[in-house]
Amino acid sequence: MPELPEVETVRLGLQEFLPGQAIKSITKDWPKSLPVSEELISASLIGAKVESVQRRGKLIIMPLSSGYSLLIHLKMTGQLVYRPNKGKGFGGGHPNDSLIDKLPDRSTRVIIELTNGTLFFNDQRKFGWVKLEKSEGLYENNAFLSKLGPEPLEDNYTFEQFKNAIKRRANTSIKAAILDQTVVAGVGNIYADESLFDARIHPLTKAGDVSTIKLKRLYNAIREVMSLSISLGGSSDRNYVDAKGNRGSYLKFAKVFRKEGSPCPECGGEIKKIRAAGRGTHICPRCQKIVKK
DNA sequence: TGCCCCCTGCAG
DNA sequence: CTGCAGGGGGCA
Repeated sequence: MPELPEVETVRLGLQEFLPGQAIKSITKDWPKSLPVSEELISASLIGAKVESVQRRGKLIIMPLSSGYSLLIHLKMTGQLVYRPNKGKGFGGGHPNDSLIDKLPDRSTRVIIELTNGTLFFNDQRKFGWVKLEKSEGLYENNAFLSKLGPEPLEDNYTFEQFKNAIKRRANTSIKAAILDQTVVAGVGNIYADESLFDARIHPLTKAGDVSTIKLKRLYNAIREVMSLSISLGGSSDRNYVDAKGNRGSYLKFAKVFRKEGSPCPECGGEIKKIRAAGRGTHICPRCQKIVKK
């Protein structure tokens, strides 16, 4: 799915348009994408105003005036695309009209009609979801949110926090450790591979065997790679688009992800694809070696 | 701490 | 046709 940089890009787009708008109607094209009862939808969703658009890890959170919050997880192929009504345009933005005008399409699962436009939740593989939960105590009560690790891009996120969380997962591979959302929130397969390459760590290295120096490089790399990606609108491997229907361009700058067979930008060796943490994993075998303590 | 699974679609 | 895909929950 969309990882932190993609979800943040979506959030930034929605934040421009949604706050202050009321929800007029909801259409479910695939019931499991919105596992919320009709009673709760009528009572706490219809007529409620969107107060803001937040993000925590890979989750979009929209507090509503009803005291409930919309939670949206895009998983692997989710999209949240906003189409303004006629005369309520994007202003200075550059919407991808060719995509937006075709909505809803065969991947549209939930349609949220708002005062000035329509929000489409598209999800080809149907893994994503839209949920509705009480805003009060949300971060403690929600099973997913309460377990999430720290936000890696927050100013107060320290190397000590990262190191201690990795220590808890000392027996897994370093890649599995950084993909674990309780260690750090928002890292997915693309940014795991890119960060591990930047830090010159082999993904199958046991987390507990990674030296403090290398861990520090990894901590920095995670932050740098994801910040860069946000500035480029995220990664569009296949499905991902932002709230205006536009693709991100980070993958043009990726060094190893989906680059198997290409030369390593560092040493010129051939980038290989292996399996780590159950995921396709991209490495430069010359730059990234498994070390043992 | 790995697997299977939730799905659809695309490349090989 | 088989295998694989930005995720993560549930199950040994």
